[in-house]
Amino acid sequence: MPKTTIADVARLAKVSTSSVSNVLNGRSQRMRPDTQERIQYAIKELSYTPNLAARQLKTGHSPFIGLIIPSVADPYFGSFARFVEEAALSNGYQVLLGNSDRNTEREQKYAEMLWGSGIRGIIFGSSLVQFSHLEDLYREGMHFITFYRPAQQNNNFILDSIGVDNVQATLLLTKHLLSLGHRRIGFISGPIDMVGLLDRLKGYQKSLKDANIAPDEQLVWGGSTNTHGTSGIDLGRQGAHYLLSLSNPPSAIIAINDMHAFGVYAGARDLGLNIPDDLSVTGLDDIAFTQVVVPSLTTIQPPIRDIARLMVERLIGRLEDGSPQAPVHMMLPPKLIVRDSTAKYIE
Amino acid sequence: MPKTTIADVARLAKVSTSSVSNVLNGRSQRMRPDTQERIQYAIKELSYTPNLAARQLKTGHSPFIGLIIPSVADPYFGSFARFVEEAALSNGYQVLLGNSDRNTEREQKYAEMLWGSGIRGIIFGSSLVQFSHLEDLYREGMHFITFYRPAQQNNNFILDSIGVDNVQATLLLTKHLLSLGHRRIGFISGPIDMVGLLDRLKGYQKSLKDANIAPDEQLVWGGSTNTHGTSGIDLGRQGAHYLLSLSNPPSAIIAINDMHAFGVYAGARDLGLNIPDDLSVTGLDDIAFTQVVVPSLTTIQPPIRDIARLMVERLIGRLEDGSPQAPVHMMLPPKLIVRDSTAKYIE
DNA sequence: TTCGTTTAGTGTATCGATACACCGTACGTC
DNA sequence: GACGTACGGTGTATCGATACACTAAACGAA
Repeated sequence: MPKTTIADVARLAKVSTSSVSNVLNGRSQRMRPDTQERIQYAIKELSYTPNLAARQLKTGHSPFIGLIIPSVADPYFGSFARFVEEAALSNGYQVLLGNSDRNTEREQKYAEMLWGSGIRGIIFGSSLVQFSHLEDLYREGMHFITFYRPAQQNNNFILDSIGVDNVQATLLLTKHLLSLGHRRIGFISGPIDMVGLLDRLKGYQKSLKDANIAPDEQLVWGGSTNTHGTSGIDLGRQGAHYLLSLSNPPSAIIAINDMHAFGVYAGARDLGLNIPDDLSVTGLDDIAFTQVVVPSLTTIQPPIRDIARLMVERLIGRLEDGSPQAPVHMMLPPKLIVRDSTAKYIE
Repeated sequence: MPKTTIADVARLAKVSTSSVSNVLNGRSQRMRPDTQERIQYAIKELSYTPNLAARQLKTGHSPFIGLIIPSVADPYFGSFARFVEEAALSNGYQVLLGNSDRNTEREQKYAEMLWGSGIRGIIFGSSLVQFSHLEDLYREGMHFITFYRPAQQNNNFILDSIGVDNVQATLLLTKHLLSLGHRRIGFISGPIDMVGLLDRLKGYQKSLKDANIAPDEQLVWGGSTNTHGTSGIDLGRQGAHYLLSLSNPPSAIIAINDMHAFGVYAGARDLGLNIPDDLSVTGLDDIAFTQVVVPSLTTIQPPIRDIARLMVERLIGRLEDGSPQAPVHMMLPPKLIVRDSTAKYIE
C-alpha cells in the first residue's frame, strides 16, 4: 500500500512540504497563484488525502465528536443519531457513535475510548442520571452536552443542555385529554431517574391541578425493572394491565413515550379494550410508526432535528473556542400532534 | 490539558519507554515480574491511556472498522448496527457508522473519509448496487464486506459477502401461504436493484412454479421512486393500492420487507379490507414492531446477530492476516415466524 | 578462568503533518 | 545607490508510540 504523503505532493509540485501544508490549511495568501495551482494539481494528480492520525498527533485536534445514546435500535434515537450526523457533517465533523443501554459503566467506557481517540466533545442523546463517572474526563478537558441537566446538580461543571420542554409537552397532552372530557387520566413510565422524565410527570400533574382534579397516586405507574432494547413496549404493556385492572380504571393513559404507548396498545388489546372508544392513549416522540399503527397515535413532536443541530453547533463552538463560557440550557417548544388514538370521553 | 504520555509512565516506573511499550503490547515475557508490576502500577496511578493517533501513525493500523448502512433511522439497520458494534467491541475494535441513503456518491464519500482516518475495512449493511465507485479504494488496500454479491459481478475483486438466504426466505413465505390455500399471491417491492432483493423475487417465483401456478406479471409490483428514510411504508401502501384494485386482486401479499408490509396494512385499511380475513400479508426482517402492530406480522427472521458477528470476524481476519484468501460467500438459513397476519383462504 | 548464551531491558529512528521562526530576493523610495 | 520592507517560500523540531537492533549483566559449562 504505497500511501502518498505530503512529501510526495511537495516533490511533484517542486515546493517544500511547508507550502503544501499551507495550501491544505487555507494559508494560500502566502504564495503566488501559480504556485498554489501547481500544488493543487499535484494533490489531485496523486489523489492525496492527508493522514488524519498524523495531523491529529501534531495539532491535538480531531475532526470527530462522540455521540452516546441508549441504543440505535430504538427508532427515536436512531433518527436522532441521523440528525446529529447530518449536522456534524455539514460542520466538517464526523460522528462516532456508541450505545450505552443507559448503563453508567458503558457510558464511562465509551467516553474513555473516545478520549483515547483524541475526541474532546461528546453529545449524550439522553439525559444523564448522574455525572460522577464522567468527572475525571471533564477535568481532563472533555466537553459534554446532554438533553437535560443531570438530576444531581453540581455547580463545579459546565454542562450544556439542549432539549425539548418536557413540562410543556405533557401539559399539552393532558390539556388535550381534558378538553375531550377525560377526568381520570393515567400516567405510565419506566423508572423516572432523569430530569427529562421527571418533567414529563410534572407537566401531567400540573395540568391536572390547574383543572382542579385531585391527584390519584394509583393512576401513576412507574414500573421497576431497567429498560433494555425495545422493552419500553413491555413496560407499557405491564403498566396498562395494572391501570386497567383497577376498580376505577382511567379512561385515558399518557405514556411517557411512543414505545410505551405501543405497549399500552398491546395491554389494552389483551384486556379486550378498544382504542380510542374504550381508552384514549397518547405517546411522546412522534417516531415514524405512530402513523402506521392502528389507531394512529396522538403524540408530541419534539424538534429533534433542531435540537441535534444546536447541540452540534454548541459543542463545536466549545471545542474551537477555548475560552470559558457560561453553560447553555435551552428548552425548545414541543408540538402536539393529534391523531386517532384519542377520542371524546363517553358516559 | 497535560496529557500523560508513555514517557511519564516510564519516568514513574523508572524504566525506558520501550519497556512500557512492551507491557502495553503484551510482550511482558521480556521482563521480570516485578518490573512489569511497577509499570502496571504507574499506568494505573497516572490513569494513562495510549494516544491512539500516535500509535496509528506508527503502526499503520487502526482499531476501527467502518459500517455504512442506508440509515440508522430504519429499525432494521438500527438493530443490525447494534449487533455489529457488539461484535466489533468484543474483538477490540470500534465502529464508525455512516448513513448512505443508498446513495452511491455518499457511499463513496464516506468510504474515502474512512480511508483518510486510517480505516482499512468497511462493512456494508446492504448489498451494493455497483462497485465501480469503490474500485480505487479497493486497489489502495481497503477491504469490503457486504450482505450479498454485487449485481454487477467483477472477478477482479475479492468481496466477501455474508447474508441470509433470500431465495429460501420468500420460498418459506410463499409455501406457507400456499399451504393456507392461497393461489393468487402478490409481491410488493421497491426497485429491485440488488441481488438480495432479486433473490427474494426468485424465491417467490420458484415456489409458485413448483406448485404449478402460472406466473402473473400483474401481481408483481416493483414501484419506481427511490427509497428514502422510512418510505418503504409509502411504497408498500402504493403497491397495495395497485394490487388490490386489480379486477382479480390477490388474496395474499408478500412484501419485500416488514416496512413495506406495514405500508400494505395501511393500503388495505384505506380500501376497507381486513387483515387477515380479506388479505394475508407477510413481511421479512422481523423488526421489533412486527409484534406490536395489529395483527402481528407473519415474517422471516434472518439471523442478523450471527451475520453481524461473522462479518466482523471475517473483516478483522482480513485486516490482520495480510495474506490473500479466496472470497467468502455465506448464506445463512432464514426462519419463518408465523403470526396473525396470515390466515386460511376462504371462498 | 574463559567463553558462549540467555535474560532483561534500552536507544533511537521513524511514522506524516504542522507551524513558527527564519531567509533571500525584488521592489519602492529618497 | 543604499536602505527598508513586503513578498514568497523553506528548514526543522515536534507531537506520542513503536520496534528493531543493540548491550550489559548473569549464569552455566568446560
